[in-house]
Amino acid sequence: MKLNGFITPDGYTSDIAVFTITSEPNGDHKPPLKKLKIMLIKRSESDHEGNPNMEAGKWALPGGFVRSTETSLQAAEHKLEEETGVSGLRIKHFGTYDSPNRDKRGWIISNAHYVIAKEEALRNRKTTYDASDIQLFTINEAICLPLAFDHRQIIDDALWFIKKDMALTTLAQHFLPEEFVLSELQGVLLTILDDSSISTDAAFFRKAPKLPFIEAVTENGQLKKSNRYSKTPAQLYRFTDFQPMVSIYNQKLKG
Amino acid sequence: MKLNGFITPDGYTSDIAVFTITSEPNGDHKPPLKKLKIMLIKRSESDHEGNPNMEAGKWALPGGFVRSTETSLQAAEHKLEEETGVSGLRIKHFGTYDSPNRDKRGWIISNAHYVIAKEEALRNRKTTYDASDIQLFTINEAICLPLAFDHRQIIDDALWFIKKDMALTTLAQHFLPEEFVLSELQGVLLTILDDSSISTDAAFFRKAPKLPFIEAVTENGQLKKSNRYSKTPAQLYRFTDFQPMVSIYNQKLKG
DNA sequence: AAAATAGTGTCTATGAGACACTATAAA
DNA sequence: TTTATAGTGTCTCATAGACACTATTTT
Repeated sequence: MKLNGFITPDGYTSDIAVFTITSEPNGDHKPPLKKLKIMLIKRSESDHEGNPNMEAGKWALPGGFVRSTETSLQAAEHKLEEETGVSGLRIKHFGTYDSPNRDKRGWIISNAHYVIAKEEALRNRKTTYDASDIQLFTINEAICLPLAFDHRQIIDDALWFIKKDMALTTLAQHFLPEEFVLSELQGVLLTILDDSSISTDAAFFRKAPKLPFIEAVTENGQLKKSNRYSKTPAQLYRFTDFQPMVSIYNQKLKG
Repeated sequence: MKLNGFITPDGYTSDIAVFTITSEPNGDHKPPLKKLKIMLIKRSESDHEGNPNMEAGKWALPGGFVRSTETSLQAAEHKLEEETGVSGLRIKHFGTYDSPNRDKRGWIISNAHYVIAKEEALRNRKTTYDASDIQLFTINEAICLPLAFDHRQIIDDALWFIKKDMALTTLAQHFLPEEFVLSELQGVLLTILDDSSISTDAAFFRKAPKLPFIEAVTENGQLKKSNRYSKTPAQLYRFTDFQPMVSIYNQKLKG
């Protein structure tokens, strides 16, 4: 269809960068090792009609064409559910990729999203007709793989957004159980942020309980504790509804 | 064109929210009154071929269809140049609007951008065949106008992004001359941010010179001053290349 | 001299950062 | 008793915020 003499795009797609933080047990009464990972699919050799697939065999972000009855965000939601069985997560749009030559099939526009999934949610992931394999990779592994289209760029950008959001919003809560212990929060933050006030135990354990967006959990008027990662019972915390807002005009000054 | 059986969009457009801060003289040796404004166009009754225009007579963001040889960002750049004669500004993409029913003509996807223009750059703005009028409005004025399509929502979102960027990036420099006086910076910040550490003179004048991303201007080894807004000569400053990064895990704590 | 902007001096309270210390429970 | 995590005590230095004060120039 041409409107006002302008050529219309040949396709409108939605891609999703699915991140998770895996926890490897590190011995009893010790905090687990946490690593940021991204879920990628291996593109099938042929599609469900048997036609050879574009960029077959390469690894790619899950995603697909947007229907004309939905937004790209809605498409991202149901694609994610189709491909991983996961739903109900907060998907975030972070960019549009519309370079005319990014896809050899024509002028295909992609909206990129990211989402934080709990590790358990991805455990029962399944391949579909589009994907011959589906796996979690650390970021270092992912950028060494042969990636389809401009997905290398999209992953780079997604990482930048996730870092920004981890520093500026309460994004960390989506990587954590509802009630968590300070060392868990610290572990999540350190997979993405590099800051001495987080990595130094004394500083972090002193400051974190006073952050305006988390609160101690109580039960029957008692402070609720857990020793899931330590011999000493540790206080449980949860995020509050408070939305913090910071400003560069209110930060540390130069010497 | 249909690809893999999916319907393709009927149009791909690019809209631009053009912001400026106007300065009204407020008497000699006084800082001018500054106000945040947005530039809107009034949609013509008919297009350049004489056909009646959709949403005619309503106010709208400047923009238009993206060519198949360009990205929506490039489209935003040349649309802005066509409609205001302004080029070389840093345009920023902030959102995609692709709700199937946002435009009665069909499934038309819009990418939304914002840009900060200097007041002078918009002074020689001109109407085109698309626009019967083009004017600057304060935000309060703009949201009371009859606006085309979902542009009310886009303007709301743009405002939120500009506030965020003003607080978190050195965006303020695009509203200022290269060399500025502290009261000018304060005036710009106060059009968008509401913070006592900015509005309180003593606090702001003490802290601002030490911010890591601005530096005092010198000339022939002397501190360079200006009395454009005051009887007392005031120190001139400029932004440095430093990119500040703040974090909510490093902010003020609760009592 | 008066008025207006542009700062500075000084005080107090709070927080950051470093380092040593205590507390708790399992093995 | 040893060990590992989870904190706290205390010190020093830097900064935020408030308020009064000084400095510079025009009228």
